[in-house]
Order: sequence, then structure tokens, then C-alpha cells
Amino acid sequence: MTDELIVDCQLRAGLELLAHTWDPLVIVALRDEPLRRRAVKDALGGVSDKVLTEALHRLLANGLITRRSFAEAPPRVEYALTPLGRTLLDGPLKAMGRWLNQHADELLTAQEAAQAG
Amino acid sequence: MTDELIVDCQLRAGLELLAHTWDPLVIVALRDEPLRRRAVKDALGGVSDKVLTEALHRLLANGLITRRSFAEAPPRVEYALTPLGRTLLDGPLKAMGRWLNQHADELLTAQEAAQAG
DNA sequence: CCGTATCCGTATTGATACTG
DNA sequence: CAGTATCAATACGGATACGG
Repeated sequence: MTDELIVDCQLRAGLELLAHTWDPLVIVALRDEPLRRRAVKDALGGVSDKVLTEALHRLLANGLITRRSFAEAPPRVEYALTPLGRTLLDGPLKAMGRWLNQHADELLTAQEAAQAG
Repeated sequence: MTDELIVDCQLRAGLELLAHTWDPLVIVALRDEPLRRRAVKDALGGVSDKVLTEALHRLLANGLITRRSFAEAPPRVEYALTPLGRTLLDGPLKAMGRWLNQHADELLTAQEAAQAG
């Protein structure tokens, strides 16, 4: 029982890593190769500078991505997945992707049914 | 490319199902058997009535749980996982649990390192 | 290009008190 | 017990302007 509470607590802590709107999408955006800040921004669509910075800082603080700065002009910064970040992509995130592929229609049906009832 | 944007969009839609603080914990709480509202509340620890109601309504609206009301005194209501809800538990949620079991220490180390640097 | 600093509207959480 | 109503606190996403 104490055990269960700990497990649940861990679960929430883990989900926090993916709870913020853009964080998981940044991870997905970096799946193939390191990207410059601007490239990440473009990959996400319409995200503001401030929010993007916050997302990158969170991911850095959790050790899911790295930041590499090049001494060039114009400035160049590249973000990349860490090995840990990649395991999060390959594990839970891909599991969610698979679930959606398999159950998206079922989910929509259930949502409509619940709305109707 | 359009494909990728769609995938990312789906991914966010899926994560939304687990993004609210208590929703995934309700799913976990119902994993073994249907529970009364009060039992769910106790299982989660310190959640307010209002927030619990919101969580239950979201889960109902998404077809992840069911609500069954018994005509008794005192009132009795039971919530239970739907088959769809169970697949979410067995898939993405368990994947996150496994990831935490395997990488929790790594995550903590990375967090401390990032904080120090 | 990279990143920070402000300001704002809204959404979410929560405590409390109350009704059926 | 089940659920709603109200009010306060805050966190989040975002637009904009500015500085490295």
C-alpha cells in the first residue's frame, strides 16, 4: 500500500516530464538529428520565444537534451537528445504513439457517445 | 512532413488524456476493481471534491471510465475502467512505469548534474 | 540568430461551504 | 455519500519588445 503510493508518485513525476505542451514535441523534433534553436521553433509551428526557452530549460534541467554553443557569427546553438532523452522517446512516447494508432477511432467514438449521452 | 505534423498533433492529443494531475492516477486506482467515489478520493490522497469531479468528468467524456449509480441509501456510485481505459493503462501508462523503474536513478543523477552545472 | 524581460488573459488547482 | 457553487491563488501559454 505504501508501495502503491510511491509508485503513483513516481508515475506523476514521470508524466510531469511530458505534461507541458511543447516538451514532448521538442523531443520528437530532435529524434533524427541535433537542431538549432530556430529549427526547433519552426518544427513546432507557432511557439513564442519565451515558451520555447522555458521548454528547453526544463528539458535541459531534466537531462533529456543537451545544448551546444558554437563560437561563430552569426551565433549558433544546437540542441540534441541525450541517451536518456532517447529512451523516453523510444519507450513511453512511442507507446503512446502506438496506442493512438490502435485506438484513435475507438477514442473518438467513445467521446462522441459520451457527448451524446 | 504534413504527416509528421499530424503525428505530433495526435501525440499531444493523447498526452492531454494524461496531462491533468489526477486523471492518470484515477486510472491506476481503478486498475483492480470498480471503486466508489469516496474510495477513489481516498486512494489519491488529498484531492478536493471539485477537482476530483472534474477529473472524473473528463475521464467519462473520453470514454476511459464508466459511472454506475445504485438506487440505495446512502447513495452509492461506482466508477470502473472501460476496455479502452484499460488499454491506456496497460500500454502508455505501464510503459512510463517501466521507464521510471529503469531510469529513475539516471534521471535523478542528470537533474543534479544539470543543477550543479 | 539567441535569448531575456514584461505584461496579460486564461486555465487549473484547491479550500470551503452547501445541497440532495 | 455524492456532487455543486463560490472564491482565491497560481501556473501556463503567448505577444511583444528589447539586449547579447
